[in-house]
Amino acid sequence: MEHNTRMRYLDQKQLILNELAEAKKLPERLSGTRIKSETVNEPQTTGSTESPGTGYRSFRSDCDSDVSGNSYEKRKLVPTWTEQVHVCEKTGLQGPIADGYSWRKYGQKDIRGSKHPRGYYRCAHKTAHGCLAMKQVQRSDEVTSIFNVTYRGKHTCFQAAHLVPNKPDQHYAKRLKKSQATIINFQSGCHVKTENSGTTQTLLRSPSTPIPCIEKESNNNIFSSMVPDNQYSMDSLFSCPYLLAPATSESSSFSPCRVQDLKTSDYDICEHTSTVTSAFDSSADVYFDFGYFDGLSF
DNA sequence: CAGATTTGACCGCG
DNA sequence: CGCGGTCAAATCTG
Repeated sequence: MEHNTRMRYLDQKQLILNELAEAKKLPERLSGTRIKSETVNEPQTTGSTESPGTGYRSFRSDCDSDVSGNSYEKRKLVPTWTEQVHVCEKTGLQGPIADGYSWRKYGQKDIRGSKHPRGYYRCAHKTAHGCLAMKQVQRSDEVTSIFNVTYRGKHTCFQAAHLVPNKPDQHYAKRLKKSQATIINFQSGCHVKTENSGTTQTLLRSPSTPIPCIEKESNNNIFSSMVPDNQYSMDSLFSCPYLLAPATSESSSFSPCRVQDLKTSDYDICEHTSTVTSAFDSSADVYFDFGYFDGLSF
């Protein structure tokens, strides 16, 4: 794609995403996998959403020089909101739900009364940029295909300033390509349920374009390491041309290939991601039905 | 070997 | 004292 074309492309995309973000009051960038912005807890704080020093600091830390007073109270003041991410049970798609940011897992905890453990993530650039954004990911007990993602704090790292086109972290992209990433070729089964129309449409993608998807066995740990937490997971499912068509009952067919086989550049993948995402109504629910692949559920 | 994840231990709140 | 949240050493991965 030529530079000028790309720039127009990005500007247009930025515009659309801004509108969608405003419409949904999403505090952060939109992701095609986000199906619902459930709650937004914006405490009555000092006005600014967050600044270094107001975010959570370790209880145990003895060097909270910039956090005077009760750190726990401070933590409660950090903006918190929850999103629900729907992932088809059959997909077995593992790891932190894609939202365009790079996260680093720092803990996992079994929660009393919950069937599934809760994964704790913080911004991967916490050390380098002091970004205090964190999130918690927990699978819903009632609907196992739904993940409750609780965000705490906003990104103050460079990612926040480059949400779109949101070029993926090169390091993670490199890692992913070396990982056991697998591309599944789903010609059908990607459903977009729009709340407004109440109808279900099936996304048909170009048969020639493979879809990157993550495959990682991790002892049933749904919150395991699967990095990057960006377009390469769920968002990447949008990273190819689609055609909107009425839902059909076609059976899914899969033809796995390695991620290295991808001809589309990382950058283009991201662009497709946001573009396709923004093509839908802001209130659209997105579902994926991948079926099974080679004995492993996706 | 560097960086990421795992997991048991620890901490503070309620 | 139980629980949620975090730390950090051990382990894993590329």
